[in-house]
Amino acid sequence: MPELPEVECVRRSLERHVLGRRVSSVRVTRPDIIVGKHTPDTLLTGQRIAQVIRHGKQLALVADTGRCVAVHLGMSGQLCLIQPQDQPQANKPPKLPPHTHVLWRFEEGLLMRFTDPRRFGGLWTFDQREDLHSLRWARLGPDALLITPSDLHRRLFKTKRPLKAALLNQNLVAGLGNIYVDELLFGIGLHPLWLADQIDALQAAALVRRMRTLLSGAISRGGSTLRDYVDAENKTGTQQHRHKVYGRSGLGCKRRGCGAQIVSDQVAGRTTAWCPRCQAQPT
DNA sequence: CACCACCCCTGGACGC
DNA sequence: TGCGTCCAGGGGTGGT
Repeated sequence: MPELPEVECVRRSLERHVLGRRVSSVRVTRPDIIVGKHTPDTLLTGQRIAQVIRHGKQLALVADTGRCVAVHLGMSGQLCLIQPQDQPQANKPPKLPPHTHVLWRFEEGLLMRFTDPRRFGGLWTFDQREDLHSLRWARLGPDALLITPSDLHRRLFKTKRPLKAALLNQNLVAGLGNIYVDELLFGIGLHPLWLADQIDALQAAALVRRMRTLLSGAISRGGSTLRDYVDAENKTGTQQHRHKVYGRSGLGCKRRGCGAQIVSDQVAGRTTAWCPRCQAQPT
């Protein structure tokens, strides 16, 4: 379940190996996970990787030609590298995990695979970088690490939905998923059922502060590995050990001196966990 | 436009 | 052991 921190860890680990590298060939075994033209060209064959960028939970490989491939990992997607020394023999692909839909080969034998069992993720191809922004990323809200307090406040004020639902909406702010929204709301002591338009400027500022420390801390710990998340170098994260409410329903609140039982319920169609004592109920 | 229910899909957990 | 059932989750779509 990659959210912003996990996607950023994938981006960084990918960048370390593919930046400046030329794609020598691409093999597609499941064309239906690709949106847009998919030819060797649009999948960057013969082109060098100029940038690996991220907005919210989405990644994109930008080639020196300006073409780009946006990658959305969805629930179970992985973008993983396979080093030449880990391949049984050159020019012969090693044993690939099931549900590997696309395989890129770089010069000097490095491989990159896109694997996604549940297929909630996918790839989008664009002829130019501007198209990625105008056709796909433009509708996303500001990145959760970059949004300003006043912008968040303005955006929350425009909706009457529960805070939980508003923060999950990628068009409002991009990058938060179920885990980090629950952790964020615990962190600032607000119940998920507060209505977004009741959040004042001070609370919006607290949200932004907490969002930044939570997400950047999670990035520095390699993200949260719950089931199968790993970065492009196959490394797991450790942030899951720090979760205070997510996945802790029925357990004691970790805040010093609290110990109340964490509760959970459906909010905005998502399982939502919170501490009934630490998180102020809406009035 | 805003919001909501519903659907997509698979593997893991759990019950019998 | 093996089978069935339920559930998780992001986001797109179509209905209200």
